[in-house]
Amino acid sequence: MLRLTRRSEYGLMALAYLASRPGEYCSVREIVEELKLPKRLLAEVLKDLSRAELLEATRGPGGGYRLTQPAERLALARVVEVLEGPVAMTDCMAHSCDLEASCIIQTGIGRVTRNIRNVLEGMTVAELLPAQPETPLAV
Amino acid sequence: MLRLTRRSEYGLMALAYLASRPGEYCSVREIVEELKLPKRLLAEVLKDLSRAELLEATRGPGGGYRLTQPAERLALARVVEVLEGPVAMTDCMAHSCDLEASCIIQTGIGRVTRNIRNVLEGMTVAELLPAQPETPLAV
DNA sequence: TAATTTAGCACCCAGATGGTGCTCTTCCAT
DNA sequence: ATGGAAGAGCACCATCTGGGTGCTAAATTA
Repeated sequence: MLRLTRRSEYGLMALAYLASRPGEYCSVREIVEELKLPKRLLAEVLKDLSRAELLEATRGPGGGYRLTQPAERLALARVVEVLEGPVAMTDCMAHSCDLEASCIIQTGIGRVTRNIRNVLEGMTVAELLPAQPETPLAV
Repeated sequence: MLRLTRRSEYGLMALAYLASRPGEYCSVREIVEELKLPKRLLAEVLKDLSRAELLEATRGPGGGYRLTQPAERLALARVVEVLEGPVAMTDCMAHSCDLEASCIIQTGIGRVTRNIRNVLEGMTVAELLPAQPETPLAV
């Protein structure tokens, strides 16, 4: 429906939060309380992000998640791909099409898809945070 | 899931088809046979498009649908809006948000949404068709 | 060893989406 | 005027995905 799933939405929120505390390990509990999101679900999402190595996790007291790389280098496209698969306007663009022959808009949709993907690749998690010039003095 | 619905997909295909026969009334049956799409569903979609006045319909023998305006002036965004509601990355962007307070990526998502919308507003149905320089000599 | 925190698995529910059947109405052509 | 063609409306169903939860295991630190 041309919408991000909640997984992506929550994931982006959490990543943005983590971006605002560079270096620190933040527990799911903390993030959830801060952002008011459903705990189990966010946990699920963070796990996926960590499996994809966008985050790293530490267990035990004082543990939690943190970014594996500066938010300025983390493209939104990457996040969405991890959380909901390839960025594409239609399934045929993501995998393959059984209508190829009769599909007259194949190339056109291809172009749209590419443009959308560019938008998502051109923006980073760092840019999600409200005005905050280049992270003045952080890690 | 950041995908067009099939309704949009089929709708765009049909519009592109109609764009390739400017002026002519094409019946649902004809379109369906040509593009190999599910009849009832496509009919449903075309009805919606005609209700939104992107198409005009004529009944009876020789009837069918045709574009109400040149395809060069019909933005993809318009079609998607008719078929699946406002173009927005999240529901909060389309309507309103109950997390506003704790949502730290509001402005950021707003920017993404605007960019995506621009992509869809910048492309027309005419551009969906494969290379075809400005419709040489048609209506 | 106890407490904290992530990881893995299995499951449920609701709503959106894709798809179909049937009947009614409109309208053209003869 | 009349019959057939074609769109419109309505009601319905099946399936899939997505949101959300519970419980237990494994890891880590104090």
